[in-house]
Amino acid sequence: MVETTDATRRRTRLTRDAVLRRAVAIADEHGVEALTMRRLAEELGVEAMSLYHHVRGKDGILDGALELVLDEMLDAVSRLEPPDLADPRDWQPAVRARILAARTVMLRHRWTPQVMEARNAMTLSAARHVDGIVALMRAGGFSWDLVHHGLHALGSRVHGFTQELGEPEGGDAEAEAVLAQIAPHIPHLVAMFSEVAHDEPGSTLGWCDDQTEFEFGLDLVLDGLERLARQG
Amino acid sequence: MVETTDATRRRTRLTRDAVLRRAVAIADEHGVEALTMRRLAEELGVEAMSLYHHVRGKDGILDGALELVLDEMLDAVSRLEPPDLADPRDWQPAVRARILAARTVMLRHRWTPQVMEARNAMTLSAARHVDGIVALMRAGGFSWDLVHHGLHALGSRVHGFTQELGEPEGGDAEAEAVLAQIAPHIPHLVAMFSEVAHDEPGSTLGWCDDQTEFEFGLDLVLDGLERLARQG
DNA sequence: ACCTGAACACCGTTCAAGT
DNA sequence: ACCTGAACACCGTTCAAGT
Repeated sequence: MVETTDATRRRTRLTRDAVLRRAVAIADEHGVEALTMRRLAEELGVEAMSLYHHVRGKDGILDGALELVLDEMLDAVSRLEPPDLADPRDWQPAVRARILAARTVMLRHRWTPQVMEARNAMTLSAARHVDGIVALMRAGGFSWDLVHHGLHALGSRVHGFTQELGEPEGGDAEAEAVLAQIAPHIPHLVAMFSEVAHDEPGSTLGWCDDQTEFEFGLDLVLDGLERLARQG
Repeated sequence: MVETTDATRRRTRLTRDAVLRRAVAIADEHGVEALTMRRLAEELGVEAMSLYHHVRGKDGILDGALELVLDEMLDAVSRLEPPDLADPRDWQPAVRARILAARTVMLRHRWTPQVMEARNAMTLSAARHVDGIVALMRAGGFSWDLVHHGLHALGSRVHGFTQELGEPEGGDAEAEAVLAQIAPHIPHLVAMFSEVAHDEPGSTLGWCDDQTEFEFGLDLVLDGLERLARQG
């Protein structure tokens, strides 16, 4: 207990794992842009240059932090109870459950999409997560070709997120003014926004990627794949 | 002609548009990470601080460069010949054509996904592009609710790109070694890769988002939406 | 082997000064 | 009004030096 405070941290020897865990914590709380070598070192009660003995620079830290999240993701998915797969169609709810489980982890580390896009990290955990989905698709009667296309169609959705459109954020006065100015040029969008109350409480991610919409898009893809698997 | 060379550029007064065009050119050729205030200024034959008179800092340059690309995108989409829309189903090929047109522009500026994710820029051109798609969906008999869900399901695809999974890149010796090491743990993925020759010549984007796969995913979503529009 | 201080080469940006 | 030089506060990283 006393061991974990900043002041006493210096006593315990620095380890790669401790460095990466701190990195994840900083990114979780303050965003990746706040994750600098100097700050990370300071929070660990050490000089910035000491980090280089445990990690290969800033890139190593980003990769390592991402790896930790992906490990957590695989772990969460692995805890799901194994599906029956009696019927060929059972692949679909099973894949759905895995992806939604992955998403819950992602939501605890919202910086991961940014980092995953920047560095296309291929970690063991990520590969095993995808491998499990491939296995389920095969059990569902997918051809290898359909499995391949299916993974591409899912894209980053397998990791629980989607690249969303930038929509005007509510509350910001300046953004409101900009919207009012361009409104005459986008009548259909304005009509849509006035019809659907978009500021639902279920919104979970900053860029308007809320749970409902994520599941809608996910199911659209899964349903389409199921249809193709049966017909081909 | 002589006017446009670097040496003589100093004579013509610097304009916001000239700054932004140079910024796009640098990002196109060398990536956004190469787009620094000092380099941009140097290429324009000016000091870095002069840029601040035409643009509000680095953020203003990124926003402005993105705006230029989105203008180009709207322009390309606008040049498509207007669809018939005699049959309710005609919305689908029309939307498809617009999205693929947007994609051709995106492919000329491959840094846009990165930048669009980082700063959720809502420009007039982007909004008008989406507005046109909304109009087509409505002509196709979509409820406002389905339009809304549909936009979310498409996500960044409306702008011609998708967040893809990081797949092992061929050629890299180190990456090959890593793959060989984890292969025993991902038997289904390995089987898939051995079945589908993935290194097709049609690959257009770095992160394995090639034209064929983009269109597969796009059509899966569009077909699913069409089905929902008819039944509801 | 592990940690450190000083330094280097870069950033974006501020500010007072030029014309 | 537009442009500039010097400076500031930050980066990630190298390197020689400590223990």
